[in-house]
Amino acid sequence: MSVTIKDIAKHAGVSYSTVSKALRDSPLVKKPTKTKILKIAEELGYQPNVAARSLVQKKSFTVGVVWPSVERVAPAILITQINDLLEKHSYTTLLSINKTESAIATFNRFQVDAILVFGENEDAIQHSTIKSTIPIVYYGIQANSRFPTIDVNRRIAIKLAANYLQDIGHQHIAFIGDLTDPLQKDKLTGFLEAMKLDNELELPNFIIPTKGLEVYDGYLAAKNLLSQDIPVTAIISGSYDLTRGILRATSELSLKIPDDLSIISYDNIPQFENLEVQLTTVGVPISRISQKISETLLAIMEDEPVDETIILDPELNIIDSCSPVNK
Amino acid sequence: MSVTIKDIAKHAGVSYSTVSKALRDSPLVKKPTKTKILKIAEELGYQPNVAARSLVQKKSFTVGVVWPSVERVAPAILITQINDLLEKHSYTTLLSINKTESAIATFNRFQVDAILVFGENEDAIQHSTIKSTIPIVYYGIQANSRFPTIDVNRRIAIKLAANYLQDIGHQHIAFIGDLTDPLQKDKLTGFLEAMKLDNELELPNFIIPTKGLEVYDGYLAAKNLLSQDIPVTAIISGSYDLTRGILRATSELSLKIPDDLSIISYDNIPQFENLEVQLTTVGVPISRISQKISETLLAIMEDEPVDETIILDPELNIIDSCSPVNK
DNA sequence: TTGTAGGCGTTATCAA
DNA sequence: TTGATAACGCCTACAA
Repeated sequence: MSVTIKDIAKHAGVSYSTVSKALRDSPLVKKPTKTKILKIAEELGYQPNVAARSLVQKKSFTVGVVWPSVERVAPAILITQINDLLEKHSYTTLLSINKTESAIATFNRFQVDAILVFGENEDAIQHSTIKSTIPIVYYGIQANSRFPTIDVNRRIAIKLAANYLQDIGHQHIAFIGDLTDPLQKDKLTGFLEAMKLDNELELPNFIIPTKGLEVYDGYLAAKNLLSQDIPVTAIISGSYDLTRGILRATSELSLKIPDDLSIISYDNIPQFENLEVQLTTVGVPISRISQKISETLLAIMEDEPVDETIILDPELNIIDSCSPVNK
Repeated sequence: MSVTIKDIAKHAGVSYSTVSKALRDSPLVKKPTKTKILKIAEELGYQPNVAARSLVQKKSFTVGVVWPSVERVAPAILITQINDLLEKHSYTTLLSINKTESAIATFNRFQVDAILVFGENEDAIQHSTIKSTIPIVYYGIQANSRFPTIDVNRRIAIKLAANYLQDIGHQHIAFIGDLTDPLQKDKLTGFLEAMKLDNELELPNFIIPTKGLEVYDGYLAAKNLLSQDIPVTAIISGSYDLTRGILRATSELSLKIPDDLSIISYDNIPQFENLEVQLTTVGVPISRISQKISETLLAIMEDEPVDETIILDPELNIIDSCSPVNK
């Protein structure tokens, strides 16, 4: 049985409503009374009961996060940052690893103040039929017109990268990515646009599909590409892990970056700084994504107006991993 | 504003206590009334308010999981299985990615029915000073005598592996693991016991410390070991990821498993079946761990007695990845 | 078989 | 500056 404000009241010899005020640091309580109450609360190990509080306040100061794919690494950094940002506004985050639909139901029963859904883990639900009294914010999927969505413009990102390479003179640019992944597919589209191509078949030698998104997949693709006799001068990589594989391949083949080969990698994470080679990257910095998500969540919880769709524009983060080419 | 039982009561033309009973499927309500109420509840999209319910029932049917390291892959499978098992008993799990101490505080405020702490992510807290009215179950750490702990006997696991290799004639057995990790250290102890050694310095060539627990660390260690002129006939690996790296190294060096080299890997996960090579493994099957954890959680929530410390014994899962050696 | 009333721990409103 | 009291949504005796 846990400690309640009534217990504290008894110990302090005051009424429990005074205790309540004291704990909320109300100016309506005298200093000495307050100090005394706080001390007793501390001694007794008092923890306010969220259930009771949210019942009367109709607020739980909690954000529910739908997280059906615990295995994924990339969003992990995001969620950590979001958690920290929300904490500063005294909100707590709670994750559910259940399927999107039942996770949302759970959070509705818990009366959290907002729900964040990571679209990257599509368990193929009709987002339009989702029932939720509680506002939802989506990341990485344009699913539901009722609720705001935050996403990254991956197409533009890769287009930016390819255009930049073209600007400094590159003509033989390869793209490495997993074309079975819809998000990666977006990136390919950007690549094709920049290269003025209609589809990937027009340039088979320079568009290298991988079997997955792991480091080793990138390694295989790069090894395959670079050991053939194709005059490639630059590579655009679809993700951080693929890039790590590509770098392993170039190092095995003793290729110097950027002298022998230019590389630009898609991604949003700061880990690139730990890589052997400093690379030019393109994408929305993860801190901006988490910032935007937190802002949106906070706004929606305070009943402030929020944009329906927020597409974050990527940036090119140029480091000397690309060298100009003279034809 | 969400739907309450009173709303349902109005629509159904009955009192709200009848609705409450109907929803809980009480035998005190007539079939037709029940059906009608259930139908209306469904239509209105009624979701019971956990806050209100747990206030009166003093139960939330929720287990809080302390999960400070979202990045880790191995425990992810565990938590998924535990979640599924608990769900069968109509419990929900909620994860917190905050630091252990504040996560426990949060769950206390939320009045969850039990807390599960994964010891693998040590953020160096004094577990003995943890204040929690709610029962805690620890996994992977023997931290606190007040609460039950479930753990795997890693030392015995590796000892089992080494002894088995010795039994089939191996004498030159190497151990690859990250010796800075306390859990890995346990494994080394088992190795040393089996090899009848006092410390790792007695056999430096056969004890290969890695810099971390990633695939690449295993790769480097194995490459380093195997390209020297050391007559090693068998390797024991400290984890799944390290093993993947080791396999990459052996494949690069065109070593055949088990003809040229025997390998036994520590771990508890079923992923091994997806590997290029079927390996002999040693550890507690992950399903047994999640089973035991769920059982313990359920027992402790029903106020049934539970053992204080539960050390699970590992098993050797012999596949033909080891071949006998004749001296 | 249904309805009424009291209470769970908290906050908020009013009265003292 | 404090204390009493009514909610919040739900469950459960007990009364009708």
